[in-house]
Amino acid sequence: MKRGKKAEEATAEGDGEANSESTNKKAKKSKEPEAPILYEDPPDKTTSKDGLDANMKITSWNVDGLRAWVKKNGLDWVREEDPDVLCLQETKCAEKDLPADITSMPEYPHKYWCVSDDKEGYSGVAMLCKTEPTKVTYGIGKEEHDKEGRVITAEFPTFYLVTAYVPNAGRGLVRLDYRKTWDADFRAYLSELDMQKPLVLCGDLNVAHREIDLKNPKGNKKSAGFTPEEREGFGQLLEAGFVDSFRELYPEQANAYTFWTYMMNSRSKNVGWRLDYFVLSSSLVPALCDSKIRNKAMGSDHCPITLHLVV
Amino acid sequence: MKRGKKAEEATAEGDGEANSESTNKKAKKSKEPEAPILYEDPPDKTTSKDGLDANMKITSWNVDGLRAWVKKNGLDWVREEDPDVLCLQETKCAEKDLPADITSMPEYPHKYWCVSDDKEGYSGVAMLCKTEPTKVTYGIGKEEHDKEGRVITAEFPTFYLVTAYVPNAGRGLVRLDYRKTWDADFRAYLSELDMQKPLVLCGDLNVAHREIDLKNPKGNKKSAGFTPEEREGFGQLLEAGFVDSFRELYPEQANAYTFWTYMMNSRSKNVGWRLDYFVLSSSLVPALCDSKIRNKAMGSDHCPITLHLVV
DNA sequence: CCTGGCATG
DNA sequence: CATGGCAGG
Repeated sequence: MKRGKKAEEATAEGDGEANSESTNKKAKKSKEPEAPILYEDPPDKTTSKDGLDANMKITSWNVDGLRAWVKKNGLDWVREEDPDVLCLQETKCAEKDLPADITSMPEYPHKYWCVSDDKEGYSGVAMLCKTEPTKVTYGIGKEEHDKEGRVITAEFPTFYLVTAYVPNAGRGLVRLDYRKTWDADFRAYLSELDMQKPLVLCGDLNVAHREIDLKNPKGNKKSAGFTPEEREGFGQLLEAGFVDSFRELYPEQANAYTFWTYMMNSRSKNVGWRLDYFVLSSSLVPALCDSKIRNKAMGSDHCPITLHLVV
Repeated sequence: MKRGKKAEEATAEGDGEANSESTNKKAKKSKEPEAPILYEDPPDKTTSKDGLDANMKITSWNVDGLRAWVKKNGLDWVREEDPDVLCLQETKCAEKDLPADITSMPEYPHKYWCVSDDKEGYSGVAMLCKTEPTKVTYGIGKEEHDKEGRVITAEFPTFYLVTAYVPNAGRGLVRLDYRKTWDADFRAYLSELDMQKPLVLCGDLNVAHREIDLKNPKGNKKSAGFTPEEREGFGQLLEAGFVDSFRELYPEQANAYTFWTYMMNSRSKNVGWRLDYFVLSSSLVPALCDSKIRNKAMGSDHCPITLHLVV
């Protein structure tokens, strides 16, 4: 047994380096708690540049555990928002364990679930639709990626909708190599689809593209989600003929984030990251009405995002 | 990834056999929820048979996780009860993680902690004293037993106080063999002490001695805590010159339990077990004033027990 | 059904 | 600092 006083050993990994968020470490000694710089999402615009009315509303939310999120009344927010399609990431829930509240939701008669094969309660995505897609597929067609329950693709008459939970590069970037492979393969998959029909990609892409997309770019160059490799991967996706819908509409908007670590009260200080996106085939830009960040909605360490589109 | 409907496989172990508690399985079809048979602990008697006043009050409680128990205000109950010595089992807490609420408690300036070497948050016992023992030791002097943080022995001028968390035989009795070794070695340890000075043993002895000591003796003959081997182990301890203080005073008292599984609302139905004891050297029987079961006290799946003694 | 630890984020 | 799964009870 252990007894008596014992010196505490330094932990190897800790929370130290990765995802560094604190604005005042030891350098600055400013005692002022400095007021947070918030982002007020403007009212929804529901017409396209050409004056057409949006007829497709899509919401995407990384719920960080669907069961906990349901208990925190995430579904009440969904009913209020009332999108045509709801995409969820990090459901962390086997189909048999889904809460009845969501499986029985009459607003969405067409529901699709996809979770990890190996690790229970890891990853997982879902898509809930008011109208039935003409076809639904799971994964990106590569064994090595498709075990983890990260992608659902729904085909609609005029476009594909892909929702994804992109693999996190991990503490200490232990999975950065895998992420690079993923980025390449996922990009190839999307390009393939895009040749058939324009597509909307939504979800937690686990990357902040540019410095404007997170509060502390300087301190996070070696953090998962902001490494040069991951940023480059996103850049290459855009170069392949896709558009970051939020940045398209609000090119200079800072402090607009979709994720805040639970640690260090980051959300109340708006120390966050923009990790969740609606990425569109370039040909859909004229159909784009608005790309919203619902940063008031609580229930996860991510907030939902919503797209208004003419299809 | 996993998707679509999938048949649920039968689980090998489940909650089925072990610790069978339900009074009406398929046999009885009585729909009546039948009122629970409670046990009302009589008022404390604080004089011995010879009319001497108790001057030592000892409380023992298996807290099932000290940190959770502190959050559930276990310490408020302790301050109310105000024993001279408080013995705790299943603290499940490394010394460095102890809540300040208990480490700083001024009523008990002498505190002793003992936890498992290997498995963090497993087992663990503690003793808090108003007056300083002349000597405190840990374990029972056998390597194979002393890694798990199960025993603290305090020497006082006229007696030893031993608190113990006896190893559970486990689901499917996987650890029954080990338990038999433990029982023999622990009994030898106690006999050894008893030759020096009379002793009080308290704690979770993880056995219901007789049929009267649990609600459902019939269904639990193969359950950990009520196997013939474990009951026999307790019997041999008594034969070695010790007395079960509660049973000494209340030989016929049924429905007096100190543990109720969290499952199946057992506590509200008083479907329980008497697993916690004050066992005394026979020579201390004249010093015994009362042996109480505080079954109103909440905060764990065990309730506390209290001993009044003349020392 | 609860605990505390763990991996993961 | 949250999640879910796990061993242990």
